Amino acid sequence: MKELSAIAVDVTPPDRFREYLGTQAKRLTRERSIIVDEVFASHEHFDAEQLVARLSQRTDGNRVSRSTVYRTLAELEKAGLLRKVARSNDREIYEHDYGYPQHDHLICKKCGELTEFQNPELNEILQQVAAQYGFRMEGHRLEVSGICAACSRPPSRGHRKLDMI
Amino acid sequence: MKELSAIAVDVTPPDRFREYLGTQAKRLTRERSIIVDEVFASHEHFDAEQLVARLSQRTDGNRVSRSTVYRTLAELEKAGLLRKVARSNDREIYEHDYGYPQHDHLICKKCGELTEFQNPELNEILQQVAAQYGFRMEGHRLEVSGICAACSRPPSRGHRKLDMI
DNA sequence: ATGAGTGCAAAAAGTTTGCACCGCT
DNA sequence: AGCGGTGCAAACTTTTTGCACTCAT
Repeated sequence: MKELSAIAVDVTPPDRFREYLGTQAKRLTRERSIIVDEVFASHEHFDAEQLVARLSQRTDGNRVSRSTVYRTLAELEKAGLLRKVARSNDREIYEHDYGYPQHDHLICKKCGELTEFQNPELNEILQQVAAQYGFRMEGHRLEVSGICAACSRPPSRGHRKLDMI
Repeated sequence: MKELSAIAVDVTPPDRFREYLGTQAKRLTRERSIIVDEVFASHEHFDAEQLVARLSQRTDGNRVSRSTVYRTLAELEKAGLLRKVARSNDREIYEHDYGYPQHDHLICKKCGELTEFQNPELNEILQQVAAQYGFRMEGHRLEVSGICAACSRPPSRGHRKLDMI
C-alpha cells in the first residue's frame, strides 16, 4: 500500500488502548494485547478475515479466536485506534486511525490497491457544506475509484492483485 | 429523503434499460419491467429488502421473486440506471444514477436520513488529486457522517428513525 | 470472588446459486 | 428448438451471539 508518513505520537497504541479500556471498566487481556500488537505491527490496510487468519493459526500460546478478533476490532474502533475505510470484496477494510494524518483513498478497480492522499481543501469544503445544511459533521468516508497508474499501462500487464479466478 | 431536482431526460429508464439489455443479448421480461417501473416510480433511496418486500407480496400477476430482484438490481447497476450510494444497517443502499445530477450525501448517525448535496469544487479537487497520482478517476463515493439539523435539537426528540430496539 | 472475556459452535442476515421449469425470439 | 429468465430452496459469506469455562483485577 502507498502510504503517508507517520505523525509523532506520544502514547503508543497499546497504551492508548489500555487507557480507553480503563475508562470503560474493561480489561486489557492477553488476547487483546496480541491483537493490538499484530494490528499495529505495520501500517497496512486489512480486513477481519486476514487478521483472523494470522492469529487463529498460531501454534504457540498466542492464538486468538475468530470471535475475539471481531470483538476486539470493534473495541479498537471505539477507542479511536482503528477505523473502517472502505468495503472490498464484501469485507470491511480497516486502517490505523491513530498516529496518522486524516486522509482519503484512491481505490484501483483492477488491482484493488488503496492509495492514500491528503487534501486540506476537501475538508474545508465539507465544513462549508455541512454548515449550510445545519449538519454537525463528525467524519467522512471518501473513496475515489478508477484505475491506478500501474494498471493504466496494460501492455506490461503491470499490476493485477485481483486475478484470482 | 431530501433530494435534488431532476434533470431533463430524453430517454425513459425503461427505454434505456431495454437498450442496454439489447447490447447484451438479454431480454426485457415482464419481471424486469415491473422492477424498473417500481424503482423509478419515485426518487427514493432504497435497499434490496425494501424492494423485495414491495414486489414479492403482490397478489396480482405482478409478483417478483427475491432472486429476480437481486439479479435485476445488478443489471440495472451495470446499465448505469442505479448505483450503490452507501451501506446502512448492513444493506447496500441504491439510488437513481440516471436522470439525476452527480452529488454526494450527508448521513445522519441518529435517524439515518440521507441528504443529497452538490458541490462542483469537490469534483475539481478530485480531478486534480487523481491527475497528481496518474490515477484514472472513474467515480467516487463520499459519505459525510454526523448529526442532521433535526436531530441536533434533542429536546423535541425530533427525528429518530433508528429507534428500533 | 466476581464479573468481564474467551472459544466454540450455532445462529443471523444479506446475497448468491443450482436446478427444474417457463417463455421469448 | 434453443437459450435466457424465473422461482424456490439450499448454499455461502461475513459477522454476531449464547453458553460454559477461564482469568484479570
